[in-house]
Amino acid sequence: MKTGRAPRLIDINILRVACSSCSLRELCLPAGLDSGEMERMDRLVTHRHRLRRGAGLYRAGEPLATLFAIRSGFMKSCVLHDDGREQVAGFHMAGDVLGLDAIGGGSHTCDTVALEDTEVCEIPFASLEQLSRELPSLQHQLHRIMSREIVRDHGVMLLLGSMSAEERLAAFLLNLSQRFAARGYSPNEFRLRMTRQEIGSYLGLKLETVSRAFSRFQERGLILVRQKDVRMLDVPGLKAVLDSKR
Amino acid sequence: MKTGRAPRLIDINILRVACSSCSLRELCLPAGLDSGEMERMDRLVTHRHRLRRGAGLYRAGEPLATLFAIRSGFMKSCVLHDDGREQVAGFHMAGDVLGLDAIGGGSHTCDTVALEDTEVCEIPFASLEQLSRELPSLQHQLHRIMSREIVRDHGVMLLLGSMSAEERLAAFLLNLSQRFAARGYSPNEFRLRMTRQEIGSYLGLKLETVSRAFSRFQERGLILVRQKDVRMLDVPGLKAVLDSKR
DNA sequence: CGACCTTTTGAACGTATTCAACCGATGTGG
DNA sequence: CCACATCGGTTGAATACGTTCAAAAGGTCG
Repeated sequence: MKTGRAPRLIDINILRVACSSCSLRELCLPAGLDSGEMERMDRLVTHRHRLRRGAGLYRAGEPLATLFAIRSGFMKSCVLHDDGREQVAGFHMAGDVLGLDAIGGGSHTCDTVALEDTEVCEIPFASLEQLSRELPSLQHQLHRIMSREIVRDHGVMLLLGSMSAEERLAAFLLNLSQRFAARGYSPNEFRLRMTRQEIGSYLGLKLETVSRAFSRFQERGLILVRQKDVRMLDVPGLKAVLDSKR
Repeated sequence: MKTGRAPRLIDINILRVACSSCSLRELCLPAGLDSGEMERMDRLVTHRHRLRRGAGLYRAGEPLATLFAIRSGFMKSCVLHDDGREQVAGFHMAGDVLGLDAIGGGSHTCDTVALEDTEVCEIPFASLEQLSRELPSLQHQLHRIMSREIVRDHGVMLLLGSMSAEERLAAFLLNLSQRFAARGYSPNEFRLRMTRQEIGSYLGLKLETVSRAFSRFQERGLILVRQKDVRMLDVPGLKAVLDSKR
């Protein structure tokens, strides 16, 4: 798990971890904290963790020790059915907080895997609960993050329950685009970190269906796809796909 | 909204609201509180609210003022797509807490409607946050409830994303059965409070498909359905439907 | 360069949807 | 209290959409 390092390097690493100097702080758990509060948060979040592409962060069943905030990179989380069926429950990028599903039962309920080299910050959960009792804005931000996760899941349920394949893919691309934009990346050009299979799993479709939908979007001039690179050519057109069926 | 009452009746009502004397307290928000803590909870939850069948509790867009705990009855919540499409996001019964989705953005993101005459307790959210800063077990229970909602939603996503119509209905019936059991009702015989249309909306199916699946389950001797009354004849058989596909 | 994985595309198939008719239960007004 | 209107549920037949199976091309990595 932990990569062995010389003591001096560890010290440097700890200094670097500070939320207060993190460019993502307004997207992440410490959003809205003042500088004094942020300093207390710094003392809580003292460890980072590097993951190679393909490496898992935690697996279903493991006890909850810390939440994780993505510092850089891209991850997926997968829920598992008893019978081995597995489904991608979400794709996660910088600023997202992972592990919230484990609070209820004390242990994780899904697997998380890095889809590219990824760095995560460890947020010890017991200490977080304690600190959030002292800092109302931290408490509120934690509540907001959990609530937004619920709202996000409701959106996915709507997508899975009542949209056609093309509508699902359009919604997926628009959502990704918007999240990249919120992090300062181009909303019009990005690289998919996941396979067609993983997109399909998330959208409740087979990989062939995803591939065909990509091709049709390209034929209609809505996007340009080459392998994992996507260029959004006609965002209003993609939005229209969502309203088409009324 | 509020039903006008004579002062004396209001007093009686307030006395009756107390969490400490509520039979659902171990299923609900105050689960795990000691008697001193429970008393403080009593002071927070001072209002109940009666809903006739068909009446709404809140609608998407309304600002969050209080969470609601179902004291008795049965409700549904519906998420709405921009274009008017609507989907049932959940069915809720005694002990369930409603309104968690509103915390993130400050206003509700779904509509909630009573499917039978229902009583809900009002939990002012700002006061709840304040009290949960003082009572670690309350804080933790709130976190647990939000987390469990996330896990539940993941389960629905799995269902919508990778199960056949029959598997979805079997999972739905088994889940209902288990929740009735947890509340002291028979897990083998219950009355559905929702229409086939609403079940279908929740499961991502059309009402005809739901109806056909019910009929096939009955033909196979798994259940007995007459209108809204269901008797579970072969629970292991229903569970087998879930594992059938592998 | 060769092995493997991902993606694309075609054709046949199957499941859920759509359209339509009918039945039964419920509730209302004469 | 019954006639009638309405709503919810069931069932059948035709259709549509996504899946499955299969083959081949393009990328990636040893």
